[in-house]
Amino acid sequence: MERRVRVRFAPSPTGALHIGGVRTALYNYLFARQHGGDMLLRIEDTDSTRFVPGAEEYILEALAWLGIEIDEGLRAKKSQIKNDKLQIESVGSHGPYRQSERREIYHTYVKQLLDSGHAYIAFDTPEELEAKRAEIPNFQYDARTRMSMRNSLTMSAEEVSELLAKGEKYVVRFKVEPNEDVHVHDLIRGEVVINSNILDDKVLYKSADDLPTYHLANIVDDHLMEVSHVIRGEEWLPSAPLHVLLYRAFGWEDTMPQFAHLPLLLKPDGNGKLSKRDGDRLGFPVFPLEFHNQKDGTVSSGYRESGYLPEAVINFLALLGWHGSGDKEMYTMEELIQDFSLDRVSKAGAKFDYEKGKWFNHQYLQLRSNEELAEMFLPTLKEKLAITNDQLPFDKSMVATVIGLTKDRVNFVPELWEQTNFFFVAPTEYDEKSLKKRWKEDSPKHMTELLEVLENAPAWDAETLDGIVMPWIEAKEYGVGIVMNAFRICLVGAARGPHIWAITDVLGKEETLKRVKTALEKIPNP
RNA sequence: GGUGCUAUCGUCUAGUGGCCUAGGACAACGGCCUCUCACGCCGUAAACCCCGGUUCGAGUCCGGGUAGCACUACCA
Repeated sequence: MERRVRVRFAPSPTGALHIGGVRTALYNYLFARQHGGDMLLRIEDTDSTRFVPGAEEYILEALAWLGIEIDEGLRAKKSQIKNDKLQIESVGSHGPYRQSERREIYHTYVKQLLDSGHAYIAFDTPEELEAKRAEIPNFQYDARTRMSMRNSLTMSAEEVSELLAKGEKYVVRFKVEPNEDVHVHDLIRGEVVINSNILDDKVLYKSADDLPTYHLANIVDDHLMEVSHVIRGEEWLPSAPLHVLLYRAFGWEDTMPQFAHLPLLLKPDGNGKLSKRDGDRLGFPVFPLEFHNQKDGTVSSGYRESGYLPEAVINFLALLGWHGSGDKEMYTMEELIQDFSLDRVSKAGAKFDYEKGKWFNHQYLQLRSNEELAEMFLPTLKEKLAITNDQLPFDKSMVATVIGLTKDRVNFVPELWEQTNFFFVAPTEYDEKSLKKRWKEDSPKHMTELLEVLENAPAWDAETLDGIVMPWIEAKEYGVGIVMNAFRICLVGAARGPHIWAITDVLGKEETLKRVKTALEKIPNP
């Protein structure tokens, strides 16, 4: 019988969600949707010392922004996403979905392992362990060494209960049987075999904070939550055999999830895992949303705030380590769900190709309507024009028009400002390079004459203006390039921008003439 | 150090023994378009890590090497 597909994304609330984590979440989501299964979100907060306030909200908001929907577990309340304070809701019958709220559950299973002899209690302090490691090179807490340590295997039952009664801090360790080849079937890599000798007696539970470690919690939760496939980063591959052993110790091997270990996202230059530092160093975000870390006071830039469209981020991320069945590169979420397949995921790590990310954003930007882009551009526009209230001195449709003329030359919404600023503010200075190349000796004369031609224009549409200016230039034998470029400099302040009649159209007659006059006064004769 | 994973243009990748004279995309470069800058379009350059083996035939399978990465915590 086919088992219902249930996958989980299980981040740790230790800071902003890394872009690699976003990709893991995406692949899980695509897999779940394709198979008509469930996408769960569980918070793995078993390390009380690394908890960062706001991280949980951040993760859920980021996924919501990207359109990665959660079916079960913790998620952002839909109606609340736009509000300042994000509301979290918990859905599903396998909760709670925060590991810190599942303590009693773990107690039961720790006890089960203890009773069945698969685990034991250890009293070695961190200091003692540290000393051991310093003393013995490559020290490992395992079958060879456990009998020389302070644990329930080496101490009498009385001694153990005495220490326990005294409230001595302890941990529960998994008792790994030596010299056994453990097979892990990975959906991406095939059969991986590791000998249990290299595994250590992993800490499963620590009494200090009454919490399990990742290894125990994730097995118990995945089992209880009926997870069918574990799709996670490659950094987990070395501990996968341990997880298999745990499923076996619990007697859950027949319902053990299938594993798929994803290749890592690598830094664009050099080698190694992509890190927060790389983003700072190379100037691109490695997080979906801007994050203000309340714990260390740092601020990390995000894709959203940098002007990225969620669909572009999704498409970009999807193709970093996965390839569709054809040469297609532009994928909607729906198409990704259709075409996704774990056996088309690459095995090798992928260097983070930020340039391609820009290209994707450019593509998706062109697909958005001018009105939509105008709305998104408003914050930048207000900031640049130093407008504090909602009184925009321009018509919104004018903003949309201007964007329509320039959007094909930008990758990001905020870049629109560099392309459109002269529509909103008359030039106060003139680009030197442009002047040198395009403002000739005769230019003042040309502009003065052009002024008169334009004054007398019977109408102000592109067709009319073109119809009178071009013949005039031809009759005077001035040269189209000479006149038009000088004219352009008057209006724009530089030799750039859209078609000149598109500019005059937006500016209007009065403003156009005014700008030419101003330029005539301000630009020194060459 | 140990264990594991991985290895095709600068980058992301296609390739599952003959369709490979190794395909696509980003970036680069050149041209076209044009009143400018862009966009766009067209084109150019650019790769099978090395050595063996299997086979009539290997980028593709096998072995060895090399390199990179990951893991090696009372972190996830």
